[in-house]
Amino acid sequence: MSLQHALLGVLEARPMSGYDLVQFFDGSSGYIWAAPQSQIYPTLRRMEQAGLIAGDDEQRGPRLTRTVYSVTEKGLAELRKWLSTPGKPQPVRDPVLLQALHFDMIESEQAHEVLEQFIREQEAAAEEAEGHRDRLLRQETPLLVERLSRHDPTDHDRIARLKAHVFAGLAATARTRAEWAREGQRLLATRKTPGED
Amino acid sequence: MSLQHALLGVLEARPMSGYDLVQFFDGSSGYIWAAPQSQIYPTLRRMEQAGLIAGDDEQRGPRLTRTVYSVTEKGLAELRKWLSTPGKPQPVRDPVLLQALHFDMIESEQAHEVLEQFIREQEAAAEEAEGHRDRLLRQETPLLVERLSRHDPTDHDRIARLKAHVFAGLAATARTRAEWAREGQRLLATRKTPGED
DNA sequence: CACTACATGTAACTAGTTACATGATTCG
DNA sequence: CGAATCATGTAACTAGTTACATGTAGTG
Repeated sequence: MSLQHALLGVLEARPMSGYDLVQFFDGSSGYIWAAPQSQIYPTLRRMEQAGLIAGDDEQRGPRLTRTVYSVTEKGLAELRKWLSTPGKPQPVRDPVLLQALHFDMIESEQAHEVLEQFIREQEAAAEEAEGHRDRLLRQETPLLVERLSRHDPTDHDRIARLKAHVFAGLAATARTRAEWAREGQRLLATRKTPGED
Repeated sequence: MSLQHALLGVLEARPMSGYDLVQFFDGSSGYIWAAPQSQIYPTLRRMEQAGLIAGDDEQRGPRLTRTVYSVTEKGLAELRKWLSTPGKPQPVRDPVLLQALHFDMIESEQAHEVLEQFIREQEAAAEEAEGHRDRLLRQETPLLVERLSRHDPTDHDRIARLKAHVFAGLAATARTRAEWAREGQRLLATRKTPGED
């Protein structure tokens, strides 16, 4: 369900083809929401049928066309409605936590290594998110610029700060999880009861 | 795939029936991993077929039987192997972040309310996780007690602390997210560029 | 006898993953 | 002309969700 809202969200900034959207959601740009190409095309067609978006066929060369989708009034209303609806708490399903729950069953060296890799991932994710946050604050990202072009300049800072805050949150969560994993590594190092250092 | 490992993990502490496992994963106890009843029974049968667990039929009254599953050698090996394998980074797909990304499109009062509910959920989740962490540290939870009964007493503290740490992580993440949402509420309150207070 | 807990299932669906398939256009 | 990029699809699968269905056993 949310993929539709994610698509509406970016199309609201700028009409795009399925291919453009694939770059956005499938590639490394897939911050916040990720989706493979095979999911995007059928979803776009379903959304067009539902009247949330409208496709406009453009000629690119003699026999190649691309369909550029834009958000309809109905789509905009649906997006606004969804944005205003508190989401129900989704069930926790985190593989790393599940692994950590049973780290007493394996050698602590192996558990340490699993956490080590996790830490690297989380730190990398945090840095990427912080980079994106900064680019948003400096209003350097193409999509944001396009979005802002249709707003009163006095609103630009507030909009940029709101978007940036989402990436700050992504970064903060990743840092928290990395720190948790490091604490886990320290715990793994303690053996038996007396070695309390 | 991970549901199987979650099931192996609790069955390793104590053999259980499908019904028992449903209480564990479907009810409020479904910390760390949640799964509905309709997913658990078929999964158990597939796992038995795969030789990861073995079912033992017990009579409960004249015409009611229950099947108690226990982890086989093969299941234990599979669990240990999975525990030692670093998991690939899973795509981020967080509805609240997706909503927050477009909070500039709705009234800030409504966005504030969405965050308010999110904060309440996260704080509640944090408190529940912290409660469970403390019960684990005091070695009060039934399953942990059962698990520890098959371990050298000198290991008990370390095992309990490792398990508790997972719930500490759950709590820490929830607190971080709640704090992020509160910061978001503050940002929403700022209007236009000059009102920087 | 009614209610709760025990115990196990199935059907239909949505979302997401992995892999394959095809052709057009542009650029060096 | 070959490679990269543009552009759009399909098939087969796994995981997870929602809802329904059925009967037994214990307790007040």
